[in-house]
Amino acid sequence: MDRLPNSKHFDSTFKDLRELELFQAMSGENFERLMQGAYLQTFPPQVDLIAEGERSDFLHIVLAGSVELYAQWNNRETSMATVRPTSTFILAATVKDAPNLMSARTLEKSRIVLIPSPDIRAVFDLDCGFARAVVQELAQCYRSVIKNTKDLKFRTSIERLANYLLREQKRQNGQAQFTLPFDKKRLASLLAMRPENLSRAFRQLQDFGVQTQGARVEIQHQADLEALAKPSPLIDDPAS
Amino acid sequence: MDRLPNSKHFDSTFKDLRELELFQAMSGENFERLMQGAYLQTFPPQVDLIAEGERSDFLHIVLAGSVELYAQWNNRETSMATVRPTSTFILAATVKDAPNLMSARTLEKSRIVLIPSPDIRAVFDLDCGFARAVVQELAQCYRSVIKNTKDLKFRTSIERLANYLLREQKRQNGQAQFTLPFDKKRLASLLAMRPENLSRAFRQLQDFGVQTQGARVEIQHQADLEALAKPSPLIDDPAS
DNA sequence: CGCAGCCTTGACAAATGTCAACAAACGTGG
DNA sequence: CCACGTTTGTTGACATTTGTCAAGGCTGCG
Repeated sequence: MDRLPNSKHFDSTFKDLRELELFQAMSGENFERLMQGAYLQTFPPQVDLIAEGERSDFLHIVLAGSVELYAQWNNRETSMATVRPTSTFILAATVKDAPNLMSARTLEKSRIVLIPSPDIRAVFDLDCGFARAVVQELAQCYRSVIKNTKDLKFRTSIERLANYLLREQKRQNGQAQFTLPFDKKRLASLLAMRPENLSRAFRQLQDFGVQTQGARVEIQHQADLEALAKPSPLIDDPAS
Repeated sequence: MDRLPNSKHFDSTFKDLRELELFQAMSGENFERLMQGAYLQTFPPQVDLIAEGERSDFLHIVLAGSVELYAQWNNRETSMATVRPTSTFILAATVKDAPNLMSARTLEKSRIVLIPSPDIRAVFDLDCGFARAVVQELAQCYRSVIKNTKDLKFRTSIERLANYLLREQKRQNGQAQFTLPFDKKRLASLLAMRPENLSRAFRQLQDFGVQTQGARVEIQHQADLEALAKPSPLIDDPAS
């Protein structure tokens, strides 16, 4: 269990957590209880946190950094999603006490809170406010995955890339220039492409006013890119 | 509102509903309240129940028959899932009071209960047992969609078909012979294929001991098909 | 009947995957 | 700081998969 933390002191992160939607409606008493069993730890990049198929011993909450959810089958691996502060992962597996459907690893140095799954389930049975908050969180996750499925089934790889760029641009305050948050290799996997195809797709997007060098992206002709991407709120709006 | 029902009498279906996991932990009083505003109606096949982008006025529960969830983008349509008795759809949109991400239509003659979304949200705020049950239901839905995403990203169309056949065989008691529950056109859409490709895929599967005529399927060499499909519990187990 | 929709088949086009080679970027240890 | 090896990214050539279009057969139904 070397991935278990040694520091149990929370200080200010305590408050950050308390302000999470997931914990806001919860009674102070129950929050205390969760925090008592919880661990806070900082992980270096590329650390495996959980593995597909394992039971989930802890609910994970990303406070800083970022975490990749990925899956494997038949000697292949695919990136499923990126988790950023401040949100949880493997919540569904935790509340169902079922095996994880995905693995998780840190992408960058990350601060992560681990709350023992039995504690979550216990408080979940006691605290209605918490139960309701879990519903909101799960509904959000569900809808995200549905949108992702529509992206996959409707769009070609170039369209997926174009829409990804538009979403990422929006997520980073909407400037014409921004930088990709991770490797192109990982991006390719996230978009269900091979790295080779991603390269070629970026090249094709030059005709639509997208310039790249390294991780730096510039959208020079917003309208052209949007005409290609045809983004839809029912697929691309993160909020929904 | 011509899709609104005229019969509000429930008789025995009342009990069926009460036995649903979603309603079991709920207080009798709150269950009554939900039922008072609820409608029960039988729809013919091919009736549109809800449309993508609309607000969800009702939580829907399929008591008999079957319902297709589908989505549209850019003049294309894709089948997302099939809902069978006894379960709900658009639960996530209902609890979030958000637009539906999918449309729904009956595949066969279907008996469906409609419960006004505001009632659901009101009782959800009152009844902890219900809130917890909603969590379980949503967690289940979430995990299903994740599995579907893995199916899409990892597998070729023939592998998807092979695994679909194995799952469908299991769902219908596991005999070597069974019948497809709907058109091949719809099946193609569900599996992210064109009808033409589905035809060809079925033909290729003959080499692996799959015989078809019309909707009738016979798996003659189970082992061969499984060797091709390489099913995984983390993708193909409906329970999980 | 005869029409309409579904299914199948063939020929072809487009998209995507694979393999190989090489260049660029990165990290590590000297 | 450099040299080195490893990884990532790019490019080209090619194979495979998937999509598209057109035609024809089959089936169910008025």
